[in-house]
Amino acid sequence: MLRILKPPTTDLDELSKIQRKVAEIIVKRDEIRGLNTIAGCDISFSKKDRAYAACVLLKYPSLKEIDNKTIEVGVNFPYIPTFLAFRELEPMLRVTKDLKADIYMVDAQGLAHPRRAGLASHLGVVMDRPTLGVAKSRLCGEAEPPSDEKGSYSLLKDGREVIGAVVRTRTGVNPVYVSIGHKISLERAIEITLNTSPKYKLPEPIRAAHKLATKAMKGRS
DNA sequence: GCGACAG
DNA sequence: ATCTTGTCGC
Repeated sequence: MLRILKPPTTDLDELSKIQRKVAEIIVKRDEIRGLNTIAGCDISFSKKDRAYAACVLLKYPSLKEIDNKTIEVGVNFPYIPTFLAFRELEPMLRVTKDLKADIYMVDAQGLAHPRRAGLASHLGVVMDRPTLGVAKSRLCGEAEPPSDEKGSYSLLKDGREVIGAVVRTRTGVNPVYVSIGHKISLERAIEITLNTSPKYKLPEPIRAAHKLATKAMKGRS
């Protein structure tokens, strides 16, 4: 599994095989052991492949911040749609490692990926911890638009397979794309997404991590 | 061949 | 993701 961190190649066919292995390991059942804390992870990029990864630990369901961490890292792998994990997984693991949460929310897809192995799932499998993905836009799959009211959602499907949900976290605002990462059910992922979005489109864990990553980037450039 | 395409 | 000011709307 360390091959995910240090890919033996940059050949996309080989990396696809690694992702298929990750997909085989994903646990779609809810294995959360008491949900009292939730962490949000995000990364901001400045020039020259210099990145700032941030992780914020929040209490659940109060969403009060407990702790956070940011790191500066060099990134070599480029952004290639469907291969995001090979660019962002390592920084995310490093910033996430010291913050112990009952579940980690990632600003990316999880199961809702062509090979069923988005960044959120990679993180969960490598850490062997529950994760879910909440993305701002669609990577693959199709879904009916959910109704306008906050709380409504529709299933995201690839053919007949359900790979995630399109969730309205705020009335009248574009929905987010929710999918399981690891050791969680889609129903629970949707519930957590809604419970952590009291005011804005994006869930608080992701908003907090995004703000922190951006702040770290501006502060050191 | 053409369009789509997380961050 | 990042580059960037004002502006429309609740």
